[in-house]
Amino acid sequence: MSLGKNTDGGAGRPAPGRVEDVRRGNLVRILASLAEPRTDPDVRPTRADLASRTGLTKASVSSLVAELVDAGLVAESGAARDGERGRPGVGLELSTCRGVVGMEINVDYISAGLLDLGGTLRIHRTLESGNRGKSPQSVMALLAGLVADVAAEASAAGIEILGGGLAVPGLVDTGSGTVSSAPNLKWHGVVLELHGLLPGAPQGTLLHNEANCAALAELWYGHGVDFQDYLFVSGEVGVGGGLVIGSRLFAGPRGQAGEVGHVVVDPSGPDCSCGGRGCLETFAGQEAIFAEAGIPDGTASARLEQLTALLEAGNAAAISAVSRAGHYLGIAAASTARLMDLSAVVLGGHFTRMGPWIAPAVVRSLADYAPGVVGPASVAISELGQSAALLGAAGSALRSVLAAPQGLRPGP
Amino acid sequence: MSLGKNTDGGAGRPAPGRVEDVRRGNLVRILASLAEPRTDPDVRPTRADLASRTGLTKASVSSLVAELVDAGLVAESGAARDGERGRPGVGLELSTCRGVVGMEINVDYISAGLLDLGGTLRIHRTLESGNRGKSPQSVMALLAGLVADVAAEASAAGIEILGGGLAVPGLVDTGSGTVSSAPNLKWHGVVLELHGLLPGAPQGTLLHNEANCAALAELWYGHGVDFQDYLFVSGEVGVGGGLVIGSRLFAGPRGQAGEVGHVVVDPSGPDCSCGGRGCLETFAGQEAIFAEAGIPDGTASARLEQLTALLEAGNAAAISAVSRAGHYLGIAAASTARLMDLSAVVLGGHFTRMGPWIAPAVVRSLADYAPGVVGPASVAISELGQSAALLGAAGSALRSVLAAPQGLRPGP
DNA sequence: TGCATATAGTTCAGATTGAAAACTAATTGA
DNA sequence: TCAATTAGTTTTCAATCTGAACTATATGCA
Repeated sequence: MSLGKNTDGGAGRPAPGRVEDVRRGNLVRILASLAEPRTDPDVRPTRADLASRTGLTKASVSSLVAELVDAGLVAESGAARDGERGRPGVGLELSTCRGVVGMEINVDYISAGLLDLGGTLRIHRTLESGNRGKSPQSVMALLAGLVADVAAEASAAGIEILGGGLAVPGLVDTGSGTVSSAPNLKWHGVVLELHGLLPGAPQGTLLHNEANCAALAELWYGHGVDFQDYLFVSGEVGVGGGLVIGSRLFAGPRGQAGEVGHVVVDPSGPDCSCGGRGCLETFAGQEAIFAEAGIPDGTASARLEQLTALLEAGNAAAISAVSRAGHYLGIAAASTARLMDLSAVVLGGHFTRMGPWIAPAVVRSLADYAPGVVGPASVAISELGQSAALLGAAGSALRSVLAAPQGLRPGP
Repeated sequence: MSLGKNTDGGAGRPAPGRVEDVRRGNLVRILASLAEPRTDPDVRPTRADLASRTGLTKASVSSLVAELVDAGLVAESGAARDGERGRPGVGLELSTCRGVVGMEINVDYISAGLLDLGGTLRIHRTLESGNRGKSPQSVMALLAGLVADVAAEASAAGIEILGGGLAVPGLVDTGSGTVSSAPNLKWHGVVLELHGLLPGAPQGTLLHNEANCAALAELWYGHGVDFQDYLFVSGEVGVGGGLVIGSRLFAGPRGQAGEVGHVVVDPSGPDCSCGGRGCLETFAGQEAIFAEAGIPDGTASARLEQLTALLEAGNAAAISAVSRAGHYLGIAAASTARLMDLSAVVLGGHFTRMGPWIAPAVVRSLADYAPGVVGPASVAISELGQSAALLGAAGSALRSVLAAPQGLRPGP
């Protein structure tokens, strides 16, 4: 799965044109089935399980699995004992000797991590770095170093890297690897040199929007078990967002959907940095909340600590500031829910720190402005920490590998 | 293509891949290729043309076309002369002896029409009928009569009916044929008896939302040539909407997306009939515009005539009322464009009558609230008349037949 | 008129693929 | 020890597309 522009929307027609295409489709089905979360992580599916799940015959599954094992994407993992009668099956799993790299460039730090095909985060490195206004070249050099460390460690662990994904806080064009606009980094129209990050990885590195990645991480590793359709709102310096519809990211025709921070919540509101007026970001962005709460200038993380402390101490100004942000957030969410037929909202980024104070305001506002559409139980706080975007970027690369297993030669 | 809920987004995991599926996919490709608009309507594609368009071999195309001709979906239409050397090919077209029925129930009228597979509207009947508050049974009985007339005429013309679509102004559940909520008809939770409308039609009748149908009609028969992604806003008694992304309808996870009439455009605005507050509909619905323009009570169409007359006479109150509606419409469109990465807006329904007065206000508002996102050239007025919803409902049924040609026995 | 050339469409052998059924393998339980 | 049961493999077969050879029908020039 790519995070790129989505244009198909539904009954797309990946219809096979040739007999050989059927096989690729079925290989992907097997991989998808193996990637599904297991109720008991110790019990792995057998060929017979896969046959009944996919509807293919045992004979076909045997042949398909043999090909995937040869390609190094799938591994047998000993007998899958079931205590029942009959010959025990052989457990199968996605290879833990292949993986993808997730990367993130944010305002205050960069990070990189390795996810194996089974979906386990095997390595995770973060480096504090004030990237605001720093040149893209220097930040990319730092990142390349961090990734090289991760790659070396992966190599030592016998894991081959197949591809990667990089999340940045801004509008991106995935196809060309361009950051069109990242106001918080002060990058505009920057073409990133993604090619050198993962030398030798057959699938290369794709560039993604940070909020979209976090929304996907939420889907795969967070509240995705509860909701198939939701608006993810990421509080960072600005307010980012991601739309998940039918357990898939809705990226829009040019890959720039989800900009909930620039939904107009009050037409007579203050001017916004985007050139518009009354955008959600002018009410729920960090600057707006800190100013309203009376928190003096400083680094973002220090100010956030102060805000949290004030909230916990029951400070009225802080609570009012956060409630106000929640109120407007609820308005934007109400509009989004009506427009896109969504039924849940997940709050992420710095909003997680304000969870107990902001969520009730969001719920109230939703009840006022879109009664009956998003109930209180459908406003959730993300439980993924700072690694959300990295997980999403890596997960996206992982699904991309599993959805297009062609061109992979046999490996370890 | 169905207008139902869209949830998969593309890489869905339908039925296991069998060798036979390849053929169905290729049959659909041939049909889709034949359904594409032709530059010169008199020049029909030949088998050789189809082979080069689809990438299939001539041999495969011959076999596939033979099957479609046997099924009565495709017809040969004489020699396709090209004046060039070589054996002339045989022109192919979608059969004009098969068709689908489009139907609409609206506040003031009902209508039904027949679209042949080639996309030509062959029959079109409208019946004035004040349906507001009338019982669903009696309206459906009227419609059934109108449809029977259309079916009789179709039969006389030798056209076999394969399926149909019914558009109603309200939230619907396509799967169960339920009108969940149609405030302007005063219908709520009504299950329509769709089965009896088209006896013998193999694909049956599907229920759709009127604004979504109009948005699709715009795509297939209107501004779809200019825009692949747009917000369609339909002014009726309320304000409906449809979202087209990548030349496909975005219907949302439960088929209820596009409710732009209930986007919040002013959090301190008036209460809305939906239970919310400050919705676009409270500023741009018919009642709001008529009240603001000082037009006395009366039938909707009479009041609309008065408004148009006042606008044409340069009446300040009328112009101001319409500008105000356009202002708020632009705000909702700005939010939608940012959220969903859209780049165009098409105005339909009664807004078409106000076109010259409302469009500039929408453009101004978009420039104020989402600068650089939707330019003046991307705000368009629909040129389809009252038949838009009917065309969309029929077109949807047509595409549904072409996308799932299985189960059709040979015909005339 | 006749023949070279060009294009359309058909026929047939060959390759790929999954389904179905028969078969082999490994385990439980009486 | 052996019947019952479940896992996985082998074999045969039908569906489908490709590619190449072939037939059909036109133009254009001598």
